[in-house]
Amino acid sequence: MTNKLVLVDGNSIAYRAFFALPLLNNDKGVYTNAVYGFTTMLLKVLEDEKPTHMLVAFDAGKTTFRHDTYKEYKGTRQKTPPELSEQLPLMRDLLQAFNIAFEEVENYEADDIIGTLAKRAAADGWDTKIFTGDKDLLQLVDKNILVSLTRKGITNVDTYDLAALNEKYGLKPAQIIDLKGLMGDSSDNIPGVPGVGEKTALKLLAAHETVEGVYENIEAVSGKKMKEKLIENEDQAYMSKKLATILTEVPLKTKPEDLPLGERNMEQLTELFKELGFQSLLTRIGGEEAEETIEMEDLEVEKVTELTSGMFTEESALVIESLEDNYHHAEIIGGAVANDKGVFYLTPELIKENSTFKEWAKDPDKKKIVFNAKRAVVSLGWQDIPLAGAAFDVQMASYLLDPGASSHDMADIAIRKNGMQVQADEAVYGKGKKQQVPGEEVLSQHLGRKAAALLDLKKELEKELEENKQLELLTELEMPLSLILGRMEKHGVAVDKEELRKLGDSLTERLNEMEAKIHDLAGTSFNINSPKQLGEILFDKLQLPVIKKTKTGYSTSADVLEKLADQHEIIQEILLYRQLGKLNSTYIEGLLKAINDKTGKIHTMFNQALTQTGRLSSTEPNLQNIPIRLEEGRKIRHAFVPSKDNCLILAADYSQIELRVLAHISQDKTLIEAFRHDMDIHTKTAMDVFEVEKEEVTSEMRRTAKAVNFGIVYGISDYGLSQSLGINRKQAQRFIDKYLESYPGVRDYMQNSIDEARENGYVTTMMQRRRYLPDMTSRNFNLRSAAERTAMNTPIQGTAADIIKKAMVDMDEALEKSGIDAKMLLQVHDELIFEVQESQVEELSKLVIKVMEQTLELDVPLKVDADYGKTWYDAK
DNA sequence: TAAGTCACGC
DNA sequence: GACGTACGTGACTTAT
Repeated sequence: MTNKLVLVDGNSIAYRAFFALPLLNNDKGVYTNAVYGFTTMLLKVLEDEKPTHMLVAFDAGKTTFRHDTYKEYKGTRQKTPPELSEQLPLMRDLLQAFNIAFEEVENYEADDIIGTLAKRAAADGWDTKIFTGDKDLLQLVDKNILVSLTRKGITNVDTYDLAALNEKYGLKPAQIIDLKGLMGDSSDNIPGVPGVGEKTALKLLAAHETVEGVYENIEAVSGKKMKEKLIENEDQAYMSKKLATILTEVPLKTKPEDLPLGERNMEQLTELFKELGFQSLLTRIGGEEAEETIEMEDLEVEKVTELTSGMFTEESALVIESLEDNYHHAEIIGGAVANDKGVFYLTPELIKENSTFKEWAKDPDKKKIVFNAKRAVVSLGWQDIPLAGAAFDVQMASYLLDPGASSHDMADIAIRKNGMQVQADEAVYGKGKKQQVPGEEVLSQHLGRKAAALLDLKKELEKELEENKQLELLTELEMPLSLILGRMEKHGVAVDKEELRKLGDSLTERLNEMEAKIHDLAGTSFNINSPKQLGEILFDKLQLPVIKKTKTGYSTSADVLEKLADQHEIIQEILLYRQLGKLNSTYIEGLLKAINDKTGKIHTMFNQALTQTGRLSSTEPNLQNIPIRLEEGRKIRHAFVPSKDNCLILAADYSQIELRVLAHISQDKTLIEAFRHDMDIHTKTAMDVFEVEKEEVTSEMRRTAKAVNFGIVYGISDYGLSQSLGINRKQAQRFIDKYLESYPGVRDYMQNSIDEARENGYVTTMMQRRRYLPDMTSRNFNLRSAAERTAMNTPIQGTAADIIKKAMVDMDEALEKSGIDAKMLLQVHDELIFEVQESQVEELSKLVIKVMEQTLELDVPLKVDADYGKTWYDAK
């Protein structure tokens, strides 16, 4: 077997990791982001490459032999941030524990060590692979030397061999130094020839091979200016080339065969990982299975067979356990109650049949502390066991305190909040196919612990909510809403199966015809749904121009295909095929599969503790993304029908709720006036941005204004806006600037949001929903910019979410009082869907509009449109 | 089983 | 000058 040597440019990777990752630190305040990134990269390399030999090279001191040639070498480079330099020793500790060799040599850079060893290994016929973030190293590429450059993040790399290098730059490895000689390198302060950039340099090298070649043929260089520049800077070009040249003859004692990859020192490694707080990596390196299960002493859990009312006090924690994700058909495997009388395990039989338990469960005055109230209520509901008095939902509390927390699992919350420790469900039940119910001993212990932990956590989380002024958000909004959502889910939405099948049949027929036509146009049969195969057909076989690549190959996304539409007849067909295929598989087949056998209806699950903005999400199936934009898809809505005879579907939606919220929060005079006069907001924006009168607004202007408003509402970047409008980034930025000039109140609001986020670390909505933005202080421009846009956007989107949630709570009560025979079925972010007796539809319509519009008073009116019909399609 | 790509909604 | 760009869910393919 050939030996395989992996060489890593330690400093380069550390830099990359440091800037790519947020500034993490461990519990002792030591920064760990660079070490973390470096470690994940090492693990990936070890796993993917399985090297026999390995070395990580580091730069030594400040000066190297290159400084003898050019004092200013690396002169412009900023001092290594102390947050990074303090991590470098940790990386050495880590390498020691991994038993991977590392080396630094006075006067030389890591590059030179790598170059020397790579050449030596190659001479012995070894395979070598180099990992770095520095393109300079490409000069080392050879028959058996590959160079992997980090792409995005740290674990993603592009690997170059001779062919790849030629494809990308049209250069041989040795020409990389000529390239640098001509174009220079600002990061190393290598001057090159002023006025020559990558494009020019590549052109020159294509014609004349090397720097020397360029000067030998200097008369052949076109352009007077260019020729002058070259002649003027000849010495500098040669010097730059020399600076960029990696030395492959460093006087090293180390030979490749001295670098065998040793055995990991697991003890050292786990200790180090623990110290650094790399929990996730601990599991990844294995050997720590036993340690992963938290050491816990046994908790006293009573396995009761008879229940007495004395076991149930005024306030108890209640756990109702089921394994299936989908609680609409989940089997209850057990439960537990914890209070000052003790901790009691409940068998499924007790839960379902014991009258003492059921009496207590349905008594709203007996307060229950629960984890995911909706799940407990609905899964019990399907067994006809009413549950009331769910007063405090620990999961919801955790979500409201920090929606961005890494997870809202019981075990994780318990760790975060220092409550009684609980095993992870996955550790107890297993996952995937291996999931199973454990014996009663284990189960009662696990559930008992959960219940006991709930008591702990409630106290802690309630205190934190109080401090954040978020207790009302929990008790008055989210908790009542969770019960309403639970009822909506359990009630379900009726669908017309025949209608779905009919739509499906016609789609299938069309898809078959289209498939044949596409194969015919392509001249061969292939899987249209495979981006890989499709890419090969379009870009290799049909030779269409490549617009964009993904990391696995050609991009075939809709925006790419649209650009190719006039090049080949096949493109339109593919786009339509995709669209119809999506309808068929996701919506027709997906919805048919989601129909509940017993009820014949669809029961979605709203996740109320997931999104970062406070919106709901919907799963199994997702009923918040039923097509509407294109008529073909909109037809799906024909299948959503009332569940009783003589009923209608009514849909009520907020008009421009986010922009109205923006007007209110920002107090922008123009925007407020516009909404008070109920103007068409996109036309108004067009008037302001293009500085024209209403009559002069063209449909194109309105379309642009609409996209700008869309961008403001969703917090997209200049890039995002440029993509949606098909313009360049500069133009997009101009629109944004013009918008902010027109609405100075909005501009101030945006700035204030950013300031607030930077100061507090979080932003809030009108109802005290929070979102933490740790990246506000990131040195990484992208992360920071994204955080800034989020700071501007989340109060708007989040407040809109608050408002509709409150409207749902109000509406539930209003419906109850009104005596109207109607049911709330769905919420789709800014709209509510009902089914209602035909005779009462007008009454409901008036009520819904009133309740939704008046749920919260802003400085601009909230506007609601309502419509109804025999199906969801007709309620438009 | 996980990752990547694509497409639907607001 | 590069970076990689609103929030979600689900279907499908492909590699492991």
